[in-house]
Amino acid sequence: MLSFTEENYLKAIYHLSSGGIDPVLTNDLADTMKTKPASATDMVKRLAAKKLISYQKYYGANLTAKGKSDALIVIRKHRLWETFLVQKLDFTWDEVHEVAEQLEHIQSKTLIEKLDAFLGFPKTDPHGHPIPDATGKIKEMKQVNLSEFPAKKKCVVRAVKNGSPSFLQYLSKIGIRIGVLLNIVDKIDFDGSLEISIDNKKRIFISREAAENLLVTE
Amino acid sequence: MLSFTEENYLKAIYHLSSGGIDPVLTNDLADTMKTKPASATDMVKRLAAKKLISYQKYYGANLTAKGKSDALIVIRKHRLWETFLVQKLDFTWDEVHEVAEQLEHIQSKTLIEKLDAFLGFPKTDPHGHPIPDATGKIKEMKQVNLSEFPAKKKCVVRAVKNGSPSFLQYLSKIGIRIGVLLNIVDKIDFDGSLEISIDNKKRIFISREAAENLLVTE
DNA sequence: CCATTTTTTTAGATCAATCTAAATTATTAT
DNA sequence: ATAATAATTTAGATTGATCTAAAAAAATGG
Repeated sequence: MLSFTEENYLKAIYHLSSGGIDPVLTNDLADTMKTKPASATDMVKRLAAKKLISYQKYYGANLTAKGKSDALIVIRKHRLWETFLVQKLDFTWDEVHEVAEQLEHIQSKTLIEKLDAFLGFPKTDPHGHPIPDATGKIKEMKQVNLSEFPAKKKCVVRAVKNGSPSFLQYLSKIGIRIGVLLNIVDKIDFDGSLEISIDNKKRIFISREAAENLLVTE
Repeated sequence: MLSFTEENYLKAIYHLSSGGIDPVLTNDLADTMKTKPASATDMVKRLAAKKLISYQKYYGANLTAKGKSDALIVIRKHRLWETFLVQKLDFTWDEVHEVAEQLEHIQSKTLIEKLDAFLGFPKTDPHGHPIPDATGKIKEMKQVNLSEFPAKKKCVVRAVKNGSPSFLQYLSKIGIRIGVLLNIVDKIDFDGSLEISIDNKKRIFISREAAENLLVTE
């Protein structure tokens, strides 16, 4: 059984490796874990000893198949709990992350399968992220950054990339939610900002940075 | 903020002291915490340093007002989660304890208040135990052991004292649930066992030990 | 291409939570 | 009342997760 900390590191490695592809560097890992490089080195050694990652000094860490599915099961729990908090307890999408960070470590297969059923087997969480299945497999969705989407063409917001409370609160304020219809009216060359219409109504300017954190499909 | 372990010790002290009344002995504490007396001694020192208990060497530990309300808030969370598991996720009453032992340590006032509301502000948990309020106050119910209840007089099962899975499964098997009507038909002097009727229908013998773990009112 | 900078690892310390073994205090039974 | 027994505490070690400081390896830029 994995400790809290081991689960958190695994999750961080999963995200930093873009889903288990790229090697993850010690300092980046230390950064996301808000700890020191020395501590990250210790932990990658532990995880390597448990065969959850392969690790070469000075080169980086890669998830093994087991490590990846373990990480995805933690992510499954996180996303199911977020869904619960929003759908059942009336949390807003900017309030759920911290609590889900705790709930994701509860150890009980039964619990999570019953929770999944109670929620009606949701496919995505409140931020539009896909929920992995019980065996640790995930269906990635082919979505594109709004910043790369062509102008004058309808698209639907499917997910947010950055889930920070400040970004989510900003989106709520301007009326952007999952499922909303967008249309790029104009692209501003100067700074990459976009003039968009929301639900064919309101027109607004958003920064390049905001656009890069919105994932859309046709 | 208290650690997991500190919260668990506080809870154990609360229960062992019968709600904060009697002093709790180190060995008893070690027993319920499934640890060694030396570890219990360490912990009571820690809790005393935090003014959650008063503690005298060789004599025992007593909860302070703060310690008692902290303990009751953990118990509140435990009982609300148990209620959630049974009412919403279709757990049976013998399955919930272990998971609630984990869930009770989630740190979020908002979460627990929203959960309380979602459940409709329940007064008791699935085992009939009263749920303390958000400030750490509890309403004790005046209930009596079935073994002390007079014969040939209707009573209602209000709670179970011992919540072990094996006892709870046994009760389910014979049809005893919270709210069920009992009547003592005969008391067997030899071993203190009782012949009872359940819901004015089925007649059955139960042991003295079982009767001592059923709490009833008129 | 080598000197400087950056990144990563190693070594050694600390803290919470645990343990075992030994010492101390309290209880009990003759 | 005191010897034996039981309960409790102290002392010292261990483990996981962290840290700082120093050493080592890799990357970079004249």
